[in-house]
This record gives sequence, C-alpha cells and structure tokens, in this order.
Amino acid sequence: MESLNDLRKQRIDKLGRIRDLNLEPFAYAYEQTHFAADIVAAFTGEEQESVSVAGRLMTVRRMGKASFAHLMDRSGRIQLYIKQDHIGERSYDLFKLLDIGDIVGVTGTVFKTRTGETTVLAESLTLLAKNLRPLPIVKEKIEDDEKVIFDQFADKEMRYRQRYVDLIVNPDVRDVFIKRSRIVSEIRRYLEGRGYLEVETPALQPIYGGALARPFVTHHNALDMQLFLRIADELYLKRLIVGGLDGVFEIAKDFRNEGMDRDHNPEFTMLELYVAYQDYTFMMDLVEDMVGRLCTDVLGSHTLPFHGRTIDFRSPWKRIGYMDAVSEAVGEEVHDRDEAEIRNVAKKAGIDVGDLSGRGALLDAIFSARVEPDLWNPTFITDFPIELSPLAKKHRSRPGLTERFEAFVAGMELCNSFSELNDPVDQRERFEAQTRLKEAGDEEAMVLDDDYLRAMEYGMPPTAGLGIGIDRLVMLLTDSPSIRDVILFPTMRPEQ
RNA sequence: GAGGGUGUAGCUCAGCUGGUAGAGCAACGGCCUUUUAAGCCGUGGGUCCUGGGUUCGAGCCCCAGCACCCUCACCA
Repeated sequence: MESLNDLRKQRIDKLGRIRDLNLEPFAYAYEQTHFAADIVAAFTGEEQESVSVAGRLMTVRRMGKASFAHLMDRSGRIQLYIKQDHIGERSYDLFKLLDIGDIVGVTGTVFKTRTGETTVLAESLTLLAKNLRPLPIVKEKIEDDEKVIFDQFADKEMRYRQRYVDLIVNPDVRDVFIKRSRIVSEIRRYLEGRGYLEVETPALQPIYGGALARPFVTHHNALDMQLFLRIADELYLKRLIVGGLDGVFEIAKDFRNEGMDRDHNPEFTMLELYVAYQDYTFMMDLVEDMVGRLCTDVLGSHTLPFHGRTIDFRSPWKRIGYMDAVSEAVGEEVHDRDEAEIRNVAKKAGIDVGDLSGRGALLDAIFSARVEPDLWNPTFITDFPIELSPLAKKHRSRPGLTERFEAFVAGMELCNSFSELNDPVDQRERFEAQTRLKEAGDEEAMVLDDDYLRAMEYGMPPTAGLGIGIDRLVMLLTDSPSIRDVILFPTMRPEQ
C-alpha cells in the first residue's frame, strides 16, 4: 500500500515513533555556528573544529550502524558521517527514522574522509522538522569535472506551481533568484548613491496611464468606484518632479491585461526613474553605466552567455536612429515618406500590414519585423516617430520625431526612455490624439488625465525619464530563456 | 487568439499491431561502522489528466474538455 497517501501515512506514523523515543519532531530553534560551504572552503584537514550546522537532508547512505548523508543549507551542501557509537543508540534510532527532506541540526567535528570529502562527524543529531511528503530524488555525480544530473526535477508545470520544491532540488534556480535580488539591491544602491529618492506611488489608480496597454479593472467597495491596477508609474512620478523632488525612482509591479509568453507576465517589475534638468542623452549614458556596473559587480563580467551565444555589455553601446534603422532594413529611405508610401515599403518588404493604419503603426510593424530581431548586442534605438510616443518631447531639431530611445538586447526591448514632454499645451494635444484613437477602437490608447495636465501647467522642469523591465534585465544577465524562470511565482491557471 | 506537442507509481521515464500495467531511483522489511548516481536480498506501490464513445476487450482508436510546454500573433 504505497500510493502518495501511503507514503505520507508511513511518515506520519514515524512522527509517533519519534515521539516514542521522547523526541519532538518539530523544533523551535537551532543555533547554527557555521554554514556548509564555509566549512568546506575553510577546512584544511588539520584542525579539530566543532561546528553546528542545520539544513535539509538531501542524500542518505546507510550501512548498518554507520551512515553518510548530505545536508543542504542556504550556502550549499556538506557531508555528514553518523556513527551509532558516536551519537548513541537513541540518536541513531532517530536517524533510522529520518527521510530525505527532513530538516535536522547536527553538531560535530570536521574531518576529511578517506576519499577526501570534508565531512562533519556527528556528535549530536536533532530533528528540527519532519518531512511528510516525498521530495523528488535528484542524483548527481562529477564526471570529468562535469556535473551529471540524474532524474532532474524538470516538469515545468510542477516547478512553477511548487516553486518551493524547485528551489530545494534545483540549485541553479536558487542561484538565479539570489542574483535577481542582488541585481535589484545593486540598482537601488546605484541610484541612491546619485542622490535619487526612492518613492511609492499608487498601484490602484482611478485613471491609468503612462503606457499603451490594457489595464486590469477592479472595484473599491467603500468608495463604490472603479479602479485600475497601474500599467505604469510614469504620470505619478512626473507629478513629483513638478513637486520639486527632482530625482525620483520607483521599483514596482505593473499590471497589464495582455497575453503571456516567454517575455511577458501579467504582473512584472519595472524600474522607473525621472531626473529633472536632464535629457535623454543623459539617460542613455546612465543606462549604459548602470547595466555595466551590474555586469561587473553581480556577474563578474561584461560579456555574458545567453542562449548559447555571447552578449557584450561593454561601453559604448551602439546608437542608431529609428528611421535610419528602418531605412537600412528595407534598403530604402523612409524619413520623409507619407503613410501610403510607407505602407508600400512594408508590403514590398513582405510584411503583413493587415488593417494597420497610421504612419507610426506601419513604421512600427517594419521595425518589429525587420530591425528588432537582429539587435543582439545592446543597442540604443533613438528618435522614435511622434505618433508612437505621446509622452515624449518633440525632437529639438528633427521634425516628426521625439527625443526617445529604447535599448534592445538579444532581440528584446530592455528599456524605454525619453526627454519628457513638459509643455502642457502640446501634452493636451497628444492626449486628444490618443482619445481619437481610443474612440476609433484602439483599446490600448491612453486616457486623458486632467490632473496630470493641471500639474504640468504649474511648470515641469525639463526632465529625463526611464523605464527598465527588471524581469527582462534579469533574464539577460542570468541566461534565463523565459520570464517565468526569473519570477518566483509566475501567473498560472489554478489547479483542478 | 491560431497551430503543434505533452499528460502512465512520490520522481525520471518505457509501454509494439487494442489482449491481466513496466523499469530505475525513492518507500517498506532483513544484512551491513569510511560511503557517495545506485552495497546485497526481499516486499509493496497505479483515477494510465477528466468525461463520453467504438469494441468481447482501450494506457493505446474516435469525440469533447482541462492543464502545461513550444512556435506564431498582440504587448514591456
């Protein structure tokens, strides 16, 4: 009788047998004096050091009255050697009742086995938490300095739904999320070090804005009103620029009610930064410098592997104008062409323009199909058409364009930035153009935000703004193929 | 949203042309005081994703559904 239920019953039965030994299977605390990896790194083979380690049993090899096991803590693994004549009969009886997955504390002395593995010779063994549900058994060995893994826990659905199991048995997964955490704290440190203020703005908004996207809608009972989950922080952060905070950033979840794929999750983390008295060229330099800093400080290199190739994050990144990139891709100048001419160019290039209308949308179709996929090493695409950029300032010298750039890496958009539009009259006209698109059925068009315009009418300094998708940045820096590999609990349909 | 794929023991996977459901690891019992993917001997373990259908008989064929994965479309 050993279905999952029976395996659980066996282990629940062990709880009683452990209590029969006068031991409690769920402890309150345990004093750790060392972490596994530190012991392994520091031990020379001489000293008779006593250590207390705590963690999860990952392997057990029993040989009658003596056994070896591996314990895993936050730092890594260390081998345990448990001998009945060392820890006593009662503790060894306890050990015989333990399973892979149990959490234990062990005090003992460090030594090296005959085969040279640094090991803790146990003097005492404490059960800290009994496992009742069998863990996937992943085995590994080192062959020709390569780690070979057997029976890896690989089912993506189970890995995402039960991330706790994934984290226990797949050390690479754990490494990715540790790196993610370091990347975010390094960004904070970088920005705080330059005097920018971290702020928090509403996630529940009566009017959504700051990006072109469909929102999630919710309802507030007490106010009996519709609220939207933010699709961007942008308009609130720029209100703070009006308010004189001059340099503000926010690292927060945005929510967009759209499709999901390798690089889209409905909730995702965005860094937005606004700096008064600067323009988009300042922001380009900042992005290049900050990402470069992350490469060296977190990953230890400016050239990183990604999808079997290498990404070179060294400065300076390539910079190319949007219209130049499109012209080059189709082998034809598109700068001064009107909508009909650009439609023809797109068709000639074999791009399905379907029912697209508007010069900007057509250019974007060409850009997405012919330019974006080929941008492997970090590249700034600059000076986007005004139709695509309702919150960006008109280019100071090139009509029809805005002072805006996006950085692309490995065919993926990494960030979006512009010299912020600070002319309230111009901004009102752009909003009105968006309203016309919305009335024509564009569900992603922006909604006019009167309070934002009111704020801008009080006077907004020239400002550079930036948004970086943190999830995508982490994907690039950790060679992760899917956004779900860098989000601890990606959005899933519920089970059953 | 479209197309393709996958779903069998706790985990990783076999399962032929439709004929009583298999392996390794894990578990359980026995032996074993320097092992390491996996010592030796033995035992048990299944909603074959779900619901219909065809058939004497379905893990396998048909229909519908669910979940996940991949590609494409939209989007950051």
